[in-house]
Amino acid sequence: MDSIAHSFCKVKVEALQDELERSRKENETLKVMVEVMSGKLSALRSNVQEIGSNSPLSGVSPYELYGLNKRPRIEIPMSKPSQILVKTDPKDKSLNLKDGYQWRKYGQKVTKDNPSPRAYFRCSMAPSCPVKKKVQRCAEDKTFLVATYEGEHNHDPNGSPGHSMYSPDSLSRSSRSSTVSCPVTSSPFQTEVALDLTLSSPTHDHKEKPRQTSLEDNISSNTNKVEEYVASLAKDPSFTVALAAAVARSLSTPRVL
DNA sequence: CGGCTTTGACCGGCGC
DNA sequence: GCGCCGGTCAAAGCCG
Repeated sequence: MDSIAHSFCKVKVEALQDELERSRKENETLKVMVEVMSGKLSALRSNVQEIGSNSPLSGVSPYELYGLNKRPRIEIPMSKPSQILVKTDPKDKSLNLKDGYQWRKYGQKVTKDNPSPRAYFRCSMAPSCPVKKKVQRCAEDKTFLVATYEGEHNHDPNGSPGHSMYSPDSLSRSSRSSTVSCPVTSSPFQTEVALDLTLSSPTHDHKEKPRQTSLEDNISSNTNKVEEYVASLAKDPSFTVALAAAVARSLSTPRVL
């Protein structure tokens, strides 16, 4: 009888040891994942400081600025349409966002979720260039314009070669918009981080808080979000394999921070 | 006069 | 089928 109980306990202990070992391995993997995310957040933090002290931007595309697309560690294709956020003077009623290309406005509409009107633009080279964009003020923070681009230009800005969409030239030509633009991609982290840089929670009072403080708050809250997200994924047994593959990929490529 | 913006009308998708 | 909503059309007006 004792021997039966003993073997039962032994099996139980072995199972628990296996479970413990598996949890330990998962924890190590998660630790690496969180470290990678922290690195990305540090890069964001330093870029935000750089923008604050070194504005307007000089010759750096927002994608490069945030280190998001040089070498994606987890390969998720860039979403189409893509969005950028541009800080502007809130008193400026114009939704004409100077990005180096010429646009023709073909409509304006007040949408349900945002009291600010949404403007619809087509590339002036249409129909040969099928690119469209929508521009609308951010509902939570009217100092930001949200521009949604659909399609890709098949020509250079202003018809001249060598201009990037976010070239210093195109930015300086804009009298009202310059300070911050950040891309929103299909990655869940990138999307949340990018959005939260400008779309803070409604509980924040923008009128009394300096912009920089608000950004810092959001970065801090994003750190928590990343950790919560990783923790929630870890509860999914099928995630371990996918996570290991993603971490392996991320470690096999140079850090872009 | 040509190119652009404005703005009300119209259309199609979607949910109920 | 109906109403809502986002997206587009197109006529009218504006401007250089």
